[in-house]
Amino acid sequence: MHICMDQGIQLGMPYSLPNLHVPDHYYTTPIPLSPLELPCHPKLLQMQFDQNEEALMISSEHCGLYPLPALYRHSSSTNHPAQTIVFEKPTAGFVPSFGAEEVSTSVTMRAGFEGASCNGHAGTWWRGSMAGEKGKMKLRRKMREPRFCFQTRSDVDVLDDGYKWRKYGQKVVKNSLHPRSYFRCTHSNCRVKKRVERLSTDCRMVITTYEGRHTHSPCDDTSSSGDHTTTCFSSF
DNA sequence: CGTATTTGACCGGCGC
DNA sequence: GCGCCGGTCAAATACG
Repeated sequence: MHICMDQGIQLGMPYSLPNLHVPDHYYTTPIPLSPLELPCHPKLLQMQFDQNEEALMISSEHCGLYPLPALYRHSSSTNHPAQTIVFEKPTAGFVPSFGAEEVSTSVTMRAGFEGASCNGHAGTWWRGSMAGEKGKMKLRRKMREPRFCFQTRSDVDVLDDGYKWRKYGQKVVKNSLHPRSYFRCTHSNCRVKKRVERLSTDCRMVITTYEGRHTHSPCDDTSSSGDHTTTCFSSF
């Protein structure tokens, strides 16, 4: 297991999540993430690997797990690809420390991931939860939650990530044969959203994009937000 | 009957 | 300014 950094490459650094096996052929985030910092439950990753599904990539706009093939595409050396990988620098505002409630990110389309439609169209995710605060909407503009994209080969559109989601919209997007579904976490006070779509070029591939951070643990889905996350995660 | 999903309308950002 | 597009809302509908 190696760590691939956006700015310079460091190898050999351990990456670990409780009870999460990350295949050796995966690169990991520049900054080790705790389970709390993952947008979905580590169980999802475990499930994908266990079921031999092709969990091709876990990317974010800035960091994430990357399979070697994806990295090779950006490599100028076949002998030591990991040393010549070129990534975009993290876009401004995304702070893996996740200390801020909201962070501002710019628009990026990840190289080699164009089909995933992880576009940065300035959405209005706050509109619903910010009802009554329309005067502040302009201030909120350009403010985005950290986003993570999963590309998974699966027959089912919505993978069980341990959280409970409520569908609030579906949209046919341009240059895609398949509609994009929009989900919101059903937990009160949790504004995490996710988009699910299938690749137009390969309908077997499911793209799941998480936006924001859960304020609760997966097993705390029915109650109000609490601080039991660590306990729940450690139970894995 | 309560909850979840569907779907057309609406809104705002962005490019031209 | 206008049209396109993505994202969200909310009424209608489906479901358990």
